[in-house]
This record gives sequence, C-alpha cells and structure tokens, in this order.
Amino acid sequence: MSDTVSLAPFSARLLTWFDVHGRHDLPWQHPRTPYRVWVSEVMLQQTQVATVIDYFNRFMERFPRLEDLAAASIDEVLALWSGLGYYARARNLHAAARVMAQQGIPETLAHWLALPGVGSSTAAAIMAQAFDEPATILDGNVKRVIARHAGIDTPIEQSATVQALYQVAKEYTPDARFADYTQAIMDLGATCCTRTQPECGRCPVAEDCVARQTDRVDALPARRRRVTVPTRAGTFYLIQDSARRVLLVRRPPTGIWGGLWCLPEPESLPSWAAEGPALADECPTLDFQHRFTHFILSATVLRLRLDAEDVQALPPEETCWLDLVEYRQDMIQLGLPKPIQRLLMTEALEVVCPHMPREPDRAGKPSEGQSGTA
DNA sequence: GAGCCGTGGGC
DNA sequence: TGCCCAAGGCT
Repeated sequence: MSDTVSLAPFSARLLTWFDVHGRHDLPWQHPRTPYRVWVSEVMLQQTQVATVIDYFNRFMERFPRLEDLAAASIDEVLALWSGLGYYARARNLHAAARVMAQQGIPETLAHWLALPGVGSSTAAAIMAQAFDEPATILDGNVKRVIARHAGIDTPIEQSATVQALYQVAKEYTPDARFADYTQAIMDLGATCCTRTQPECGRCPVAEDCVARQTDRVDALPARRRRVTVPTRAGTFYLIQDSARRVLLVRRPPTGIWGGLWCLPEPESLPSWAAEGPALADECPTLDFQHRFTHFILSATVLRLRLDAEDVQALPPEETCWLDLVEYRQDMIQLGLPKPIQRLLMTEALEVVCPHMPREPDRAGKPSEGQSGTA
C-alpha cells in the first residue's frame, strides 16, 4: 500500500540515512578546506576512494598548503602521484596550483571551471563539498542510483541518457545541506546501491525505486557492449652502467605515461644505440603484459650493452641512471609507471643484482613508495 | 562525438 | 581467468 502512504522526499530519506550510515571520516573532510577538497576530487576522478586515501594523506603531508604544491617541482608531484594513473591529472593539478597561488582560490563554479583539470563534474563537487553551494553532481555512483530509482534504462554512454539522469538528479537535490546531500548520494551508491549485489533491504529510498518495483536492479544502469580491445606490441631496453644502475628516459609530456621515467624504447634512443648488441641470450626473457582501458600492451624487454661513448651522447636532461637497490629501499623519489616499477622490482632486479634478498619488496605496494629523499 | 589516458579490485 | 568498472577531462 505504498500508494496510500505519503513518502518523505527522496533527499530527506537519504539525508536521514546519511547521518547514521554515511562516510564521515574521509581524510579530505577533516578539515574540509577548498584546497583539500580540490586535491581529493582530482584524485578521485575515475579512481575509487579506497585507492585514493593513502595517496591523499601522503600528498597532504608533503604539500599541506596550496603554496607548498605551487612551489614544488613537477617531478616531485609526479613521484607522489606515481601509481595513481591518469598522470595528466598531476600535471594539471600542479599548473592549477600555480595559477591559484597568484590569483587566489576560486569561489565560483565558473572560476573553478577555468582551471586546468577541473571539468563540470569536479567543479560541481567542489562547490557542494567545499562551499556548501547548490550543485548537481553526476558521477558513476549518482548515475547508478538515479538510473535505478527513476528507472532510466537507455545506455548511459548516450548523451541523451546523461541529460535525463542530470534532470532527475537536479530534481532530487534538496534546497539545503548541499555538501551532505552530495556526499550522501555518492555514499549510497558506493556502499549500498552497488554495481553488483546491492543491498536493497537497507536502502532508504527502496520503497519507490522503479528498478526494484520492476525487478530490474541488476539490469540497470544499462550499458552498451564494449568492443574487444586491441593488443599492441612494445619493446623496452634494460641497459646497465658499470655500477649496475639501469638507464631510464623521461617520456614526452603528453601521451601514455606522460612525463614519467621509463625504460627506453627504440624510438627514445639514438638509432646507433638501438642497433647495438642485444644480450637477450644471456638472461631469461622479461616480457610482460599490461592492460590499459583501450589496448593491451604486450612488451618485450631486451638487455642492451652501451659503450662509454654511447652513454656520453645521451641527452642528460632526459635520461637518468637508477640504482634498483636504493629505489627498492625508498631512497629515491621518481615517478615510474606501475608496470615498469613492478618489472624493475622483480625480474629485472634478479637480472641486474642476482641473488638479492627479495624482502622487503616495494613492487605492488604503492602505499609504501615515494616517500624518501631524492 | 569519440578516442585517449592508468591502475587496482570484484566476480 | 577475463571482463567490467571506478568521485572525468582533454583534444
């Protein structure tokens, strides 16, 4: 008999639930300053809360104020970002910090939108979270909650679907407690109205949820089938100097792994170097695969020997030699892609420094990395 | 509009 | 195991 009972508004039920079951102890909520909210929102783009927390805490320990971030080098920012992915975010964050250090922290949606790396979603989240201003957010959590509750069943990749979701999300928004409400609807999506195995039994808005009424909770939000991603081949070189350090090159600022340090590829070395004698026969193969969103990298790693004159000819600004043992002990601060980091701390370390003890191992544990001195 | 840009975790 | 996705923005 739900049609005879007058239900409280969506937002009122959600806020009541939030006060008890919401997440009130996230690090960027204490203190909830615009600077900290901004950094957290950028880190949270396409990234789950559980992954971000350690990165955020390390970041704030090193850059407690906007001025600290603005004064830092891009290499140091990238080192603290290493492992989080989408490294353009770090470059944009750094650039935006320098703008704000001059012009002050924005207080309007339009001024936030003007900063690099801040789009409509992040700007709206900042206005609600940091300034308690009215804003409509439509992240993955909100899309899922709204699609189910309103029964919107067209593919969410389509812009018309997003517009429909936005309209409903706006209608559902209350006229007060904007920071709490935006946090509440994201918390509901993250902890209750989850993608798989949602807990409708403890959902505060289940009673008038269209998906539940029509038994389509598992089917919503609807998605288009994804095409299979292609595989691309890649070659990396493992090159040592006399001190058993490994040659790294800085990648171009744009493109995949932009600005990070990486093993050299054929195109990143002069042709005479890439044509040098490979030592593949002398060590086991170090091939690895890595899956990106839109392609699979199938990589071959070749050992290469360079003469002293060859080494001298390398561009000093774009190359460096990494001591794997010092790196493993967190003595070196350097932004490396995760798969390269993993390779260097496992098979490559075994090749370069045979019979080294394997513990403690930095590979695969980003929460323990990048906190040392350069 | 569509492709590009990382990584880790769930099932 | 392979596939899907997660607090998006930029070109």
